[in-house]
Amino acid sequence: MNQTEEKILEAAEKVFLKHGYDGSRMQAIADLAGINKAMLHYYFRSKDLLFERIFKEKFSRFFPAIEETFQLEMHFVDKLCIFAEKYIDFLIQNPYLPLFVLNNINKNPDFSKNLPLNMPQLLLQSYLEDVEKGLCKMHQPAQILITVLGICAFPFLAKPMMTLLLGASDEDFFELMQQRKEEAKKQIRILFEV
Amino acid sequence: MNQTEEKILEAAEKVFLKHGYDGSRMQAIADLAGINKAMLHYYFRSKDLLFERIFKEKFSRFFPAIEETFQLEMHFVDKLCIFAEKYIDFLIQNPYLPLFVLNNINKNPDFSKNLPLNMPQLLLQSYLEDVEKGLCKMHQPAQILITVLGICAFPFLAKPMMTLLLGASDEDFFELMQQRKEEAKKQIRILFEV
DNA sequence: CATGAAATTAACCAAATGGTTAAACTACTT
DNA sequence: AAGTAGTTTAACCATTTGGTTAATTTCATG
Repeated sequence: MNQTEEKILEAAEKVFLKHGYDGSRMQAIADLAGINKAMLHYYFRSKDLLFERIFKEKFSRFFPAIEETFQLEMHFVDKLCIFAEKYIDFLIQNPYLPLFVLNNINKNPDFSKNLPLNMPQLLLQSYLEDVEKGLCKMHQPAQILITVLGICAFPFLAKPMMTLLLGASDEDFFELMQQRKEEAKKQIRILFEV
Repeated sequence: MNQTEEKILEAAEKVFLKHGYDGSRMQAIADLAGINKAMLHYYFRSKDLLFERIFKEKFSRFFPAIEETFQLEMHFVDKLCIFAEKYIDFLIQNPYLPLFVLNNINKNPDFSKNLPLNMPQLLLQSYLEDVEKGLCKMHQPAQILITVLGICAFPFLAKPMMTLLLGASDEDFFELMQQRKEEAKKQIRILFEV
């Protein structure tokens, strides 16, 4: 890919993730990329299209490589644990992502509706198999989904609030998230293992 | 309070909650309030001040009337359960609030830092009492806070995503949240009760 | 009714912002 | 060297937007 295009995408990602669509300025993206503002339009035509490009990529990453995990030969609860650990690790690298993605699904649900998404089926299927075999407690699948995603993603959505509430620094927070991986697995086992 | 002022505040609340600070237009607020745009400045001077007025009120409500609950004579876990039920009920009435508040803490942490906030102390105190008496499992207080708030608030932060993932309607979602109250209490007991 | 303060409006303003354009520069081909 | 297509830039444009102003309306009070 073109070097300029690459620089633009990097800059756009940073700016959009930090300030959201409405809070982002094309000039700010150009400045960060170290190029003329007209280049943005030359390569991506409009703010909307540039944003769409970034959002689609982020959206797809927010529902993480769950396929691999859920295709393993393994108990449902073990899959959940592996998922949780991987996912929290991923979010430690991408702490802004959840708030960014949720904001934009919220802002433009119709657009998001057309993006590919096969997470729930995989999870549901694995769950049903194990619940039949008596390996897993009965729950409403929707509640499982909410609970597991919440255990992993909520701390990152609430990061600024948590540092506020706890008087914690950024380092403290990331330390807490390292510990959260064990906490998450423990909670998942307690809640769902039979 | 002045009737016009009231109308402005109502309109501003709706617009800001839905579109955020950057996405909101003073003209949109004036239109919704059915008044001239200049009135907004007459009563509130600037967009910043009007927003601040709304945000402060919402911020204070996001950390809900926890004082009353936590001053009851009761086991820690029972307090958590009562809190969860009350809080989810409150969020059912105010589903947009969590995303709004978190966004703006994130955007302007320094401002939020100066707002009053005594939730963690109350919770911590009650927790320590019970853990000493052996009535409650050992946990890191920060993890308890994250977990309990997440159980309650995450579904609302993720509302648009959840309706997307589950193919659910708004009614379906609110039905799910009604059930969430029981689910939350069950989870809290399993996780924290000894 | 007259008066003066408060409330309200239409018109206006300056800055910011997404986007365009025409010229200039670069690099490759013949 | 000349031509050409792609790339980059400075200057510009139209619209939007937060905010102001001066004039008008409302309304309670003497």
